[in-house]
Amino acid sequence: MARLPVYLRALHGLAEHGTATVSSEELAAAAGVNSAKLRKDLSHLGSYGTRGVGYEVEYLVYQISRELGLTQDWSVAIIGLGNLGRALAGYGGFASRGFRMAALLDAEPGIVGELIAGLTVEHIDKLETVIKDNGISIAVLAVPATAAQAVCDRVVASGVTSILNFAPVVLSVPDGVEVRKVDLSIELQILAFHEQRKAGGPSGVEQEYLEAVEGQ
Amino acid sequence: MARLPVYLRALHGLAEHGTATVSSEELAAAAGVNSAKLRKDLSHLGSYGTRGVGYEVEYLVYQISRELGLTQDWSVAIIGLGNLGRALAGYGGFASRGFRMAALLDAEPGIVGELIAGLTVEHIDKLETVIKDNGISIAVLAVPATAAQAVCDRVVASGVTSILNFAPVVLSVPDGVEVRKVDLSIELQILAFHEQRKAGGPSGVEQEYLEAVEGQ
DNA sequence: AAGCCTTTGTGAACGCACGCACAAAGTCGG
DNA sequence: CCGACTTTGTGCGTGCGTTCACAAAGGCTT
Ligand SMILES: NC(=O)c1ccc[n+]([C@@H]2O[C@H](COP(=O)([O-])OP(=O)(O)OC[C@H]3O[C@@H](n4cnc5c(N)ncnc54)[C@H](O)[C@@H]3O)[C@@H](O)[C@H]2O)c1
Ligand SMILES: NC(=O)c1ccc[n+]([C@@H]2O[C@H](COP(=O)([O-])OP(=O)(O)OC[C@H]3O[C@@H](n4cnc5c(N)ncnc54)[C@H](O)[C@@H]3O)[C@@H](O)[C@H]2O)c1
Repeated sequence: MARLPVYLRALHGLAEHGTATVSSEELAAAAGVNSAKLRKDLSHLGSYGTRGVGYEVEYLVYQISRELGLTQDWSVAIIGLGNLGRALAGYGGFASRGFRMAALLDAEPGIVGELIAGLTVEHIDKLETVIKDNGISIAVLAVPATAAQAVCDRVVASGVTSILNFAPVVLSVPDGVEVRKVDLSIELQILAFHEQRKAGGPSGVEQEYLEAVEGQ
Repeated sequence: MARLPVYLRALHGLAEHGTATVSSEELAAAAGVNSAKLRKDLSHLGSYGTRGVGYEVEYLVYQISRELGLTQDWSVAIIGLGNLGRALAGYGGFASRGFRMAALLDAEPGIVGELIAGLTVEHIDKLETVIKDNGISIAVLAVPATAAQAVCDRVVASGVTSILNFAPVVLSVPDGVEVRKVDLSIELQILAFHEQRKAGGPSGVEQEYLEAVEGQ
């Protein structure tokens, strides 16, 4: 379930605070969800709570980590070291959650060979070798939209089955390959939508369109 | 609806390709959704299709843009000009979708005054003034997790009702304020979860926990 | 002009996730 | 040792979003 990472984050916060045990009500508040939903989610991993007391923080952290596959480290490759790729490569928050930035790849001659966050940028031509040699299982795509599908195809052909895509395109992949996309423009557009709603919503449908067309 | 931006993106692609008219089947494929869902979504904006033909691309682009509030420009402030904030500030894809980066704010003396993407970074102390003077309606938070809630509170107090948050914390805001969050660690964790599933899933529950505890 | 063909718009069934509410279970104080 | 209190785990009703399937509608061909 997609909420487990949120619970995990909340639990880490509690653990640092020295809390040993937590009720579903408290944890739900920290994670921003309904307490019944939280309990139901946790019950799917087995029954780790004590009635009348709550959940033991440390044990729950371990159970969720195990469920998410965070008891092992994952090797990640970043492809495309432009604005975004660099920001990701330099971010320390991944390593602390068990994600090791294992390889950086780009096509631009001026970028290949550069040292970023302690790693040398490799040429995209070496994709297959780099993935195999470093045991990469997750690829992060931070390349332009026009290159994304082609790069994706190569990554998949190299055996990677998990992709995090930042390019604003719908990637098509074979069954068994998991793609998650982060599209910041879409996030802003959704905010704009709500912002407009508050301001009264769209009005004068036909008029506005005609005016807009005439204005060209 | 959160899918409209995806449709819009697909339509822009078709328009650039010179396509004048598109069927729900084609557009659904381009957007990666079911065609019945697409038609139902579009029917909520009114009936803009022609039976036997499909939808006129240009008209549909206008209708969706209007629904999303993209017929007007929105002014955005980026708060926190570290790794991520810089990447966002330097990204050209926002301006082309009607989002104007209107102000950059940071607390670090070394960063305030710096020129990034044609804008001078202002001090966070001027938050209220900057927001009012530039007509900011959307704030992007790219500050450390520890500072996020405090900055959020100030932003909300300044009248902003739409926030895009990159910090890995659950922000609490008053009713009427829209928060969208982007947490890249969570995306990776979800990928890891599926990756692990493919590899056979978690096994040996008690044993693993005991081993892990003993190993400390 | 008429019939055929394509495609929309939507009624209805289905499934799923959410949340209420409560019984079972366990703790803690006396 | 017992009773009261707390909190979990879950059965169940509800509401929403998705999908199928089809009738209505419009264009196109002959
Ligand atoms: N920067 C942002 O804040 C932001 C925001 C939203 C979306 N995005 C999206 O993220 C992606 C990257 O954005 P960016 O700003 O870093 O772009 P960028 O142009 O700065 O960087 C792209 C990098 O990809 C490399 N590249 C191009 N083709 C390649 C190929 N075939 N193989 C390997 N590498 C290749 C380029 O050399 C460049 O270094 C884009 O798709 C963009 O639309 C970025
Ligand atoms: N960089 C990434 O790829 C990445 C990935 C996932 C999540 N994040 C999250 O995004 C946020 C920013 O990440 P980053 O890598 O850019 O961090 P960073 O440390 O590079 O930048 C943070 C910036 O915020 C500024 N800042 C600190 N306190 C402030 C305050 N009170 N008011 C205004 N500005 C303040 C700092 O001066 C700094 O410039 C963090 O919460 C991080 O967890 C980043």
